[in-house]
Amino acid sequence: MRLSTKGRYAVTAMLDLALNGKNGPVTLAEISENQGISLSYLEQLFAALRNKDLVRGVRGPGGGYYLGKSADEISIANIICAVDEWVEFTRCGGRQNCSGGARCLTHTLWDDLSSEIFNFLANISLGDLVRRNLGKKEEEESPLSVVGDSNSQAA
Amino acid sequence: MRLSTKGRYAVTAMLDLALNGKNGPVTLAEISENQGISLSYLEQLFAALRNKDLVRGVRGPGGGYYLGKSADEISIANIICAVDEWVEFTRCGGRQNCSGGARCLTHTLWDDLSSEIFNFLANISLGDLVRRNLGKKEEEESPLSVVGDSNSQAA
DNA sequence: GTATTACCTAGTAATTCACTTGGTAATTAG
DNA sequence: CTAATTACCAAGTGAATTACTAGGTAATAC
Repeated sequence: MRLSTKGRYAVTAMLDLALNGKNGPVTLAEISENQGISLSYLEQLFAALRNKDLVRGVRGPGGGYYLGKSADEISIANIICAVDEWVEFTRCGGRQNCSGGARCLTHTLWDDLSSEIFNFLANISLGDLVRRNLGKKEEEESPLSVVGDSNSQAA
Repeated sequence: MRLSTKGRYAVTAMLDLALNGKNGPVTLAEISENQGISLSYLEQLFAALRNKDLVRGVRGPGGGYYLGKSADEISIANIICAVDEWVEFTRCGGRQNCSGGARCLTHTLWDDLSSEIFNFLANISLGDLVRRNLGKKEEEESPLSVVGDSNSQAA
């Protein structure tokens, strides 16, 4: 597993899309403005996200991006793997050169941990994140503010 | 949260230490040999680990490293934070320049997710990892064989 | 004293990060 | 049809990070 600032940018952008894309596509220019990420970097990230069918682009005026599936079907692990390329952690290169003992054991331990982290992130969806936070907001403060309504919560 | 190959090296080395350090200190030369990590890179990692009291060095012949506390008191998050410096993810720089709406909301969402990942890793100790794997080994195969083949999951 | 170990500093090639520049292709509005 | 708008694409870049090498010093055991 790999979790870098690049993954954070991708998750942040996807969150923005999930929040603002409910009625119509969202342009990268908007996300760039909202989140303070350069447009061209977003283009690169979204190329990767598109390859994994996590987003769908529409060209021309009025175009932009939709989520490729429902927010509940997109896990955080999906997003991070799409942009971070999931470098397969050495795992002894097929057990050939692995000196038999301590090395392979720690590799196994690491692999186990690694898949636990992956499963953890695979069980959190974009939809979860959004709902969880909106719920919290409504508990903590007045339900009217900022996000309760159907349309643009960009404020 | 940040989870890079550097963190993996650190966790791997700490696992090696936990496994082999039960009777006497372990030298970095041994870990370097066992895990295929360069000696000098290990020195750098262990400098960071030592700063956080996760390991304790003993100089001179017969010296090496001990765990700084019991394996149960050392979490994976501790290790990763020690070497990866935990870059506090922008979080709007105190909410000044954060344009009030969507940006701050996604930052909050990310921060929540980030602390969830942290808590997850904070709840796994070195001791957990070792015990879990040894237990599994004993179930799956004969307790004698040091390290076998078996599982290759993790994707 | 000498060997062994931790401990420290500086440098480095390769890679990654986040971005800039400068395009092309599809679609809509006029 | 033309012009504007958007996605899409490719190449390059400075800065940072990675994993390592080289060359030390300091403490300790024998």
